[in-house]
Amino acid sequence: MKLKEFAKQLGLSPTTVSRALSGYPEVSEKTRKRVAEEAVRLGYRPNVNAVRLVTGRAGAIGVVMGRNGEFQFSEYMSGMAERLDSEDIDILVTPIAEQGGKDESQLYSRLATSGRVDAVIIHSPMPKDERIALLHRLGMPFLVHGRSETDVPHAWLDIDNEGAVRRATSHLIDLGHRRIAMINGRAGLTFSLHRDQGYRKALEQRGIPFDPRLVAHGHFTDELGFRFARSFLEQSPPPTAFVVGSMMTALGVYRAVRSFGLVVGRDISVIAHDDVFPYLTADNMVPSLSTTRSSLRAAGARSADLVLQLLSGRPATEIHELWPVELILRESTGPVPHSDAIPDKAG
Amino acid sequence: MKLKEFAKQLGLSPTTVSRALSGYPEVSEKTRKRVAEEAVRLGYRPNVNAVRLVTGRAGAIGVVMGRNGEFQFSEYMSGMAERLDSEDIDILVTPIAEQGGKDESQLYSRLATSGRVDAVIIHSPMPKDERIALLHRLGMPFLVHGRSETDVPHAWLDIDNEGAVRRATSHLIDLGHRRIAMINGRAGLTFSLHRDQGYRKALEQRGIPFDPRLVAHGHFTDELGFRFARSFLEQSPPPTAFVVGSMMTALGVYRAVRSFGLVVGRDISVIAHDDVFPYLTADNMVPSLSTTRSSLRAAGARSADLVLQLLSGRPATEIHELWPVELILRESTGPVPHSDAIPDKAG
DNA sequence: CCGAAAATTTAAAACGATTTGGCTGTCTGC
DNA sequence: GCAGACAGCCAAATCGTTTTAAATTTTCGG
Repeated sequence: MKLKEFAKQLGLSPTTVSRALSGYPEVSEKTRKRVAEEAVRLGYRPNVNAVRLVTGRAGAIGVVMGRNGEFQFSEYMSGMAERLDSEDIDILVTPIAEQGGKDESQLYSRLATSGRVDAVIIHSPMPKDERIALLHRLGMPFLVHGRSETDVPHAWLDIDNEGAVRRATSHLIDLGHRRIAMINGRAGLTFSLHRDQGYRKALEQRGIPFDPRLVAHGHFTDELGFRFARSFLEQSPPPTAFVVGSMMTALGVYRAVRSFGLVVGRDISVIAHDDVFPYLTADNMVPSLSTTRSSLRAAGARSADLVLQLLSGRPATEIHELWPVELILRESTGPVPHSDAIPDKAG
Repeated sequence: MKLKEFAKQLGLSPTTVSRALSGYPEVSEKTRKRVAEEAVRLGYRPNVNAVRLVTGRAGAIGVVMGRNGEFQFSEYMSGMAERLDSEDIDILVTPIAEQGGKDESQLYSRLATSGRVDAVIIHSPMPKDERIALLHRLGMPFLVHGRSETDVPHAWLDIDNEGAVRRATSHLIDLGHRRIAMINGRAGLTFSLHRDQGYRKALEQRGIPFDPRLVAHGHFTDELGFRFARSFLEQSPPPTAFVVGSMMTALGVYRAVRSFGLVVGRDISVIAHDDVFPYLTADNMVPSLSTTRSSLRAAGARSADLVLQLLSGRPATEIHELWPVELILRESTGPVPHSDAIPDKAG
């Protein structure tokens, strides 16, 4: 059913019908209501592509999926969908092809100039992220999920990674731990940096010297968690606590601790960051895992919301949101075992 | 840059330019080459939305993401992207909103009639899947990732779940196991059914009676793996081997086995199905996990390919692909411990 | 060289909506 | 009773392509 035909059946002009459906004020309330009802009854819905052509809008938000099919994406997108459900806006996923080899920024500029999306969401930004400059230059609206230090104005939504890790580390210090290892995300990413800073600040505040041998960076995989944890535990003296970047990594850490005949929560304390996935929960681990928690799904929903605001004209410079992170203590954290306790110089 | 302008610069008509770029035969090779080169040089690219309007194509394939933000989606979509990279086709993700409550089939019919996608991919089908009938009725091309028993003709790509589990179970029987537990996917889904069948056939072939108390169904989460495995191990006599539906579930099983003071690979054998994720690999588990393996990424790539064939006219009834599954033996499987060995009546 | 057939190229008509600018009739204030 | 404001509706232009049908040019056998 086309607009023309539908309008004729109503005895109205296409103009009036179009306006009625779009909620323009130039149409009487009575007419608007009638049009809306008939549209449902007769099943008229504007052709998306015609609308897109004439309005110049794409009706979609672009999301670029990282190189390794990162497992958290589904959760974030579910959140986006929650918010976008009522709007007439799609989520367009552009995964970076594994073998592609093509320059990543080329992918972004192609996406931006393709006219397929009205806005883009950037993930895992770096302090100096060229994607931000690129999209700004191209005039494509975008939201950064995370933060960057660039001068280019940009909208962002981030969680307080620095604060989260600072509190986690402080808590471990409160429990008497002095050698605390940290398994962080990939080096160079802003959130990894912030977490590093949180870790160092906590140590500093308590006068504990920073030991670079206790910090590792890498992808959030079970395997790296295992390897890093093992190599830390081989040091002498070994750390008595771990601050870990993800649930998947924590799995590897648990495994490594066990492989040394040690017990998590008694010999070794662990706090991990939890993005809240339905298929892997901190409460169910044995022992249950203390976490810094922030829902990725909620972030997705709010991201969609902020992008909509951006598209309706709110200036990017106004859109900055920093979410606090909960620290949830469970069984994986406990006081430092006595034999390992090192006198606290500051105490 | 618009077509009209671009054509003028070349001294050609819009028609010729359009045809040259679309590779129609009515244009001389010389002209085609010149047009292609100039298009790159001057940066001309057809407006997507205009093309979509006039051709009636959406230029996108729809994927509906399950209710729980299933973690495997990213991997599958990465595969799709690999294939779609060269084509001018997008991936449109429609996650089912958590709270939405709306009828799922309504979501599909909205997607199908929205004109936003040229084809849809259906995941986790059931033997009688109403989505299949629905899309067929609506005339929307679709590919089923998995299989269904419906009479409605449909294209599908599936892995040999039945054969995979049959071989896995047979292998465990060869090792002397007689009480073999099975943690399967959600009840009612075709792939779960096929796996059940594979399991029962393997038992049947060796004259081992089927015990329904050794089979469980549910989401592929770490938690359910743990709970099911524990409840199995509490039976007497307990099973000596597990066939497990996913890597995430296997994590829970390992945990449960340990919680009983038992050792995987010695006291309890485990074989799990592995969809091959970069962040959780069977080789790195301790002990390394024997798996039935099939790359979800490869399935994604092939799915995209098949959808393209579908769109270019190949009849859906011709498109049926059943992939074999590898059985890879690692350390998690071993002979049944002597004390538990039960005489094989068939032997 | 001619004329028909083949090879190129083109003008103009879609595709299905939104939106600009204009038109009609009713209401308001004086 | 009238000018002006205003509410409500409409005709036609527009978005940027593809494609149909027709026109032009080239090729080639006789």
